[in-house]
Amino acid sequence: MSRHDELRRTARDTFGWAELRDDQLTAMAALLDGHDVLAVMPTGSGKSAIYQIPALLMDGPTLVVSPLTALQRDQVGQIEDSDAPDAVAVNSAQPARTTNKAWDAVTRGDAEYLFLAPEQLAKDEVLEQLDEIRPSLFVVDEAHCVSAWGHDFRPDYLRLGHAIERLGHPRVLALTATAGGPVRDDIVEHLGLRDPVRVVSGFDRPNLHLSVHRATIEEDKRAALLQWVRDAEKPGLVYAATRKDSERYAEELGAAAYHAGMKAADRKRVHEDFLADRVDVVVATSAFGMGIDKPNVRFVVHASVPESVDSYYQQIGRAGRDGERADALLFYRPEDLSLQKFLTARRFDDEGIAELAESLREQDGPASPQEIDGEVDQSHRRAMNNLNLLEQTGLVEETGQGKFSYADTDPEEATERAAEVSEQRKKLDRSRVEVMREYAETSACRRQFLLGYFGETLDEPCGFCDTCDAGTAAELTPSDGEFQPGTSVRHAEWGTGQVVRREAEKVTVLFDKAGYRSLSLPAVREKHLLTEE
DNA sequence: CGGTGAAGCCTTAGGGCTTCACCGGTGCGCTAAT
Repeated sequence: MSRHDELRRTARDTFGWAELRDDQLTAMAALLDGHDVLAVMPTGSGKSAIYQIPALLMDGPTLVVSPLTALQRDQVGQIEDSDAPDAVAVNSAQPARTTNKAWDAVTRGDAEYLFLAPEQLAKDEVLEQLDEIRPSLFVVDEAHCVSAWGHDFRPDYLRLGHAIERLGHPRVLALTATAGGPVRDDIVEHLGLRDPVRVVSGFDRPNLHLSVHRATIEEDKRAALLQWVRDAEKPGLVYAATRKDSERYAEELGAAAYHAGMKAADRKRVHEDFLADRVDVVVATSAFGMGIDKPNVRFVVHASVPESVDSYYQQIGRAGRDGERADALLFYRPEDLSLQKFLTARRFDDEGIAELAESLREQDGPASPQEIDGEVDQSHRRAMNNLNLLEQTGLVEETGQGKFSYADTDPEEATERAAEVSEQRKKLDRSRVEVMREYAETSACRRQFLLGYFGETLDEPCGFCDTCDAGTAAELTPSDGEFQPGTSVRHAEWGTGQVVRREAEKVTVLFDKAGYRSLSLPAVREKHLLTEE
């Protein structure tokens, strides 16, 4: 039986899925052939099938790293509803007895799928358990979290690559719905994927109408948003930048607020009420969304810009999953960008780095992250962020066995080099906010903009966004073939990079070191700012 | 870092202006108190 037939049969017999799409089959077959895989495909396209099916055709259990315990619960439940072998989870939200039973089930081979959060893999005893179990497939679900959270909020995401090596590098599958170029590279680099097969399927959501409402005065923006939402067909979702704002808008709209400062029970209720159509509008911060797979969301409105096109695209992607028309509308004030710049600007912890470097130097031989964590007077998050930075300077070596040693360098020099790594990251983050500004301010086709950001080309303006409606999009389509997306270029100050976007009189380049930069073409031509490599 | 909004000022009541403190997101795991 051919590989594809085998996969199709398992899909049908075990999970009751009649069809598998070509991109799903490609990714699954690559795994069975022994490759690491990075799969970027839209939500609702059966992403989890990509590991659930091959898992059954491979010896050994499957480890699934998932960011939210609630998500883990859903996934375990979904597998239990099928004829597939059992799934279990290990996390702090459940009683120790349940966790013990879960380990036993996986060890005995009664459970095929084991779900856990990346933080679990920071624990030596968990790694020891996993060493015995020998998973054959290591899945990182919602893999954009590696890049979005690994650099500060949840540093254990950046450390998954070490766990993978420690387990003898089983086949790795990274899954996500949204990832632009740098995010994909981040995932591949930090998970240590080996020559991965990249399966990237269509980003276009042609039924989403894209538009931006620009305002100069805060009060005008609020009023326009409230009016628009009141008149709109429901259900819908409003994203606000702050908790306070989400509550205020919710109050004014008679809608439900949702943010991480609310009690767990209240959050759960809003989530469930929205899914069950008992609440027709939710005003949320970025906390809301993962695991929301609701077909009939008619709009996703942003009261304020998010911090990147990646986030924006992911959030609007929750609209119109049923294929019917839905609206993605951004209420934009340039002033709102500064909040995102603040939120993404992590400050460099020179004291913490120095303490960590010093402590590593004083260790007798290599130490595990858990041991290192215990040695310094820093929170887990802080210590791991600093260790991540130190590792990126190349001064910390992994010795195998999940231990780390510190090349004999002056802690002061280590701090300086870590500061450079941190600064470069900051530049990229800031430039990502700037790209969001460009999306909001462009008069060119918004869909061409979004798709271009994810490396897809749309030859003609889409005809289904506000700039197309207004007729400006067509005018900005370049009439020459210079600096096509994908072209490698060099800039005297910013070094090498790749063109990601081209408008009639403007070119945007993603520089390896300086992040995204937009240049005016007349200036580029006159001063010869860019040379093709 | 930079926007917001309350308080204070000026001047002679009603509002307009400046100043300045304050605040701004995302989850896990664990422990201690109840």
